[in-house]
Amino acid sequence: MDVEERREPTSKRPTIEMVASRAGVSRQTVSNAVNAPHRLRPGTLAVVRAAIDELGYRPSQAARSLRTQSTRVIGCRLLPGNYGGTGGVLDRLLHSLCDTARSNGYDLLTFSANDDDDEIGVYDDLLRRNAVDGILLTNTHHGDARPDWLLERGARFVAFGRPWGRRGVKHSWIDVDGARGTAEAVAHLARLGHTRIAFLGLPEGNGVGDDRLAGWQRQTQQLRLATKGLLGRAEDGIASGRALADQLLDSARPPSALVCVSDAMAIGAMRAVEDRGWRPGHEVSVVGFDDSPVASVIRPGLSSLRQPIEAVANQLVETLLVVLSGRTPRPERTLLAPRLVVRESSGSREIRQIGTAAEAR
Amino acid sequence: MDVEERREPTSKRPTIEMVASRAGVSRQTVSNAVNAPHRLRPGTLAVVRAAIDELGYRPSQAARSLRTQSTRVIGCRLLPGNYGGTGGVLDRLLHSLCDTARSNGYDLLTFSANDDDDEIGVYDDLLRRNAVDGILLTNTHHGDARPDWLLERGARFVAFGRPWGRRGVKHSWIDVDGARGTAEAVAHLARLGHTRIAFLGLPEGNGVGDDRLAGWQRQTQQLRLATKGLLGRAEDGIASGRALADQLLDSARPPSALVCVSDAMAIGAMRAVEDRGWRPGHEVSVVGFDDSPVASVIRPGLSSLRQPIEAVANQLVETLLVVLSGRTPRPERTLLAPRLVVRESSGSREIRQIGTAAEAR
DNA sequence: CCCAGCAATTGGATCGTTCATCTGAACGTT
DNA sequence: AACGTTCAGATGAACGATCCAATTGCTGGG
Repeated sequence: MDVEERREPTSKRPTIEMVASRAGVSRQTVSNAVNAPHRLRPGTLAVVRAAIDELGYRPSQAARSLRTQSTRVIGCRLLPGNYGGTGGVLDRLLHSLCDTARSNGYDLLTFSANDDDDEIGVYDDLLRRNAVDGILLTNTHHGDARPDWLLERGARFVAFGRPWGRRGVKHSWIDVDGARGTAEAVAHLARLGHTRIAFLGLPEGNGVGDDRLAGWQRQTQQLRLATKGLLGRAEDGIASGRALADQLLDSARPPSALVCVSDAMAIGAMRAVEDRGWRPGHEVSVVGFDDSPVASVIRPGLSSLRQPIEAVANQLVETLLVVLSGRTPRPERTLLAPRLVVRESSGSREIRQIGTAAEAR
Repeated sequence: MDVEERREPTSKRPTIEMVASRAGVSRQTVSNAVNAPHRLRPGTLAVVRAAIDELGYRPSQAARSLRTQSTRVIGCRLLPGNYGGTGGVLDRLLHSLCDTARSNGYDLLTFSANDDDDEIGVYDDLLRRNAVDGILLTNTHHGDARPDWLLERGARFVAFGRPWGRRGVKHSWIDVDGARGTAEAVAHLARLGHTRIAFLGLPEGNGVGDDRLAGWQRQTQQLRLATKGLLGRAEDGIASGRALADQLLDSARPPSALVCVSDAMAIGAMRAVEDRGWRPGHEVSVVGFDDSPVASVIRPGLSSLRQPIEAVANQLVETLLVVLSGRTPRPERTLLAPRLVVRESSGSREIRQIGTAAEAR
């Protein structure tokens, strides 16, 4: 049986015709064996399948695409990594996307772009060339031009991220419930005994930032905790986090815990705490968002809200497949919950009133 | 002129035939206008191009692939991110690959795999379906089955990483000169006054590890520095780095500087230093490898060897294009130099003989 | 024995492009 | 004027699959 594995050196890729003649049937029967096995009698199916295996036949993607007008390829922009700060989320996403796509018979085509206009340019190219069936949109934001452009063009897509500030949205999206995450962080800190829990957020108008802020507001209100003078806003980054935390900790009635809109902010906040000779998780607790790789590497470890990226990826692909199938009754909206990963920066320990302690010096 | 941008709702993607009839020429002339403009008279070329622009025509990828038997797609495995530790290198690579590929008219198809066998399975699929023209291989290692498999199959590929432990290699590769990097690190530390410079490496047999080790050996020898008892080996990771550093620092004649095979190791080493109440960059200097995002975020900042990933990506794609063009005289080998990024973990400062200091206690 | 009815199978047309080949005109040479 | 050469452009034939309508084979009823 050592002939089976040996392929004739002269022969190129096997075509459907070669399989057909080997199995003693017609092209179409082979095609059916691959695409609609139920149409064949069990006997013929077995024969055809044997021929397929012997020749190692796989339908040519190009021929198939040309005929069916579908490529079985999904396009996805590679976000410009904010690796200076946190990073890591998009890698997990990409991995999971590949897995889910592949197990559904799709390939993932990635590309990078410098900004949204650039990205639209790539979409234009991909769609015109019929190089992808659908698109996964990431990093939606206020005033995002991309969804409208795609809709107008009649492109099939699903977004990771809500259509911030829009009504009557016509496309499906999946997102992580940031508010729920920060609310959980507040609850966690409150259970540890904190009563003055601050929030380090982004400038107003940032969808993600406002969402995460809302969770803090909601939960502090529900627990009847103070919020006045406990909100700071700035652009994302370690430096901003440090500056905001400095400001809050220097105030008359400083917080004893800081919930941060991102890990970068949180790392900055931890530095501000350390600058005062305090230890995050003792005198002041800090919680970040995204559970980036850095969070588990720095010392003390940073408690952070981990997005269920694998689930997001599954949902994205599966929803896109529904959209691609054409029969979408109406846009689907999915919100998934993040999970708090507790580390030393907010570990349980005796609480110390830093405000009074500072005064006591 | 508002007609120009309006596309008839009934019309599908424009085909070459539509462009041809609009321009009053034949299919082939349009094809030539796109693929071999020099064959057309300037006048006709202008007319055809006008028609192309008006209709927004782009050749169908599928039809083109079917006819030319080439997809203009490059496949690349998404490495299982070791994000727990360092990560980040592959993201930069991926971004650059996308950019370079796209500017050369190619698309990048990514996929993930659990292990090499799995990866070969995907290659098999992609090649059988004719879904990619070529492949970029990453993370080569000793006893790697993938290159041979690809060669036997006649697939076109280029590797990022040397074919460790092989002779008479038949494929092109690009790699970063790890030895040169660690040699530079040793030279850097020696300039700062260090005389006992240790190396934290990987178990023997790991290509990357042995390469980086070789640079340390070479440079210490050239500078006539001690090496005896200054080499530690273990699996990669923060814990190993810490353990190895502990061992070295506890020895009778401890090193005052640690060159590490990876940032994860280096971070572990920094912890060992801190555990002793010392500060990395003062009592003991530490240098890592890869300049992962973490290196710039932790405090003190970790000096690290940064791989020229963008250049690697360019080289990879360009070399693959040469391979794809078919006229490859012989395999190309390219070694690029890493660059030392100096941060506080090895900043210039007064040297203190930690050996004698310890004895003096 | 014949034929309707149904399922299994077949062959031609087609997707949109490029390749190979051909036509005809322009041009220069003898 | 006859000839060969070059060049712009046109035509038919692929590439390898699937769609569609037609055909074959089989079963069972009259």
